[in-house]
Amino acid sequence: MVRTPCCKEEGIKKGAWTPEEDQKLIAYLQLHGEGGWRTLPEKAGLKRCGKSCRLRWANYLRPDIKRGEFTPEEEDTIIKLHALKGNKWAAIATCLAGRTDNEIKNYWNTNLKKRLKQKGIDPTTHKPINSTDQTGSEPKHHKLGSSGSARLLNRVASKYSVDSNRDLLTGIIIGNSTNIADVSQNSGDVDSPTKNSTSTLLNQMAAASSGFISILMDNTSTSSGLSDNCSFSDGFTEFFSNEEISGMYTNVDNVGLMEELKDILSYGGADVGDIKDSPEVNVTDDMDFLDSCNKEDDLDLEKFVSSLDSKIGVFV
DNA sequence: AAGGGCCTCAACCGCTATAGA
DNA sequence: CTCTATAGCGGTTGAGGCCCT
Repeated sequence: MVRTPCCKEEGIKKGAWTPEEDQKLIAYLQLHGEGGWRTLPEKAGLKRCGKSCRLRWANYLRPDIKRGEFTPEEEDTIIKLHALKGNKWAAIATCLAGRTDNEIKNYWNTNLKKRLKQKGIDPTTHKPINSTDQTGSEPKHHKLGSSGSARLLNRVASKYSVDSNRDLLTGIIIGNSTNIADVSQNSGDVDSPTKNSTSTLLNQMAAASSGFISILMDNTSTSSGLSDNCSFSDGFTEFFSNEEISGMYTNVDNVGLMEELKDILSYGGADVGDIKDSPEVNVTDDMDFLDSCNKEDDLDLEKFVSSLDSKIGVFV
């Protein structure tokens, strides 16, 4: 390997860390806390560059790191999140307590990627390897089944601080730890002054998504006006009978569902078969309406959502 | 037992984002 | 606005362990 070293100083050690070096680093960080990585090696008596120290700590020595085998639940979460986020290892790691981005990346490359291939699924696209590109172009008319309505949800999301709302959607979809109120409150970098009303709209739109991204608004007293426990799974039973839910699990595997949701999030591809029969509504005009909206049009959007709700017969 | 190939994963590299002067 | 330092990210590498012949 011929690459210029990240640390130009002479006498900088590279390669595997010794237990003695680990101890020095741990002792220093326990005393002084994290930060100041540039000057840390000298102060801690280590012949390493600051970057190397930071990585050693972040990926291996940090006390909250969970070691050992990945559980089936963790594997499932990684696959779902990868379908949504791609190779955003740091983002995926935030949803797996105690796991580092490096560890997840390695596990993906050495285990999960192969396993998906063996199942005949392309690990990059999460689509069946032999599946053909049906049309290569976006259909002219969207059908408002579960996917169509969810696409509308994404349109709204895309108009308002895309990244934070993708996190929001991910929270809805994963439905384990992230809740909407938290995402809404924590997305401090959102520059839109309409953050809360946007979230409300997203909840309405989500509820309109034939229940597949359904939200329980069971606690409107939270500061954001949203539920503390909004999740994909929680809202399920509000919209479907046990028989219907059973049917869905029979017909739709997790990977397929995530693929559908990935499509939604990227607006891409042809419609995957609708998960639940619902009145087919041509929403081309609705899409155009959304496209014509600007960020200040919350009021009109709310009217739009109401009309959408009445079209498909779902009320929030 | 030897050695060659394969696999895993800690560590590194280059790049980008961000903060502060 | 520009420059510099620092932090963080994703891609890649290679040492070392394991397995097979």
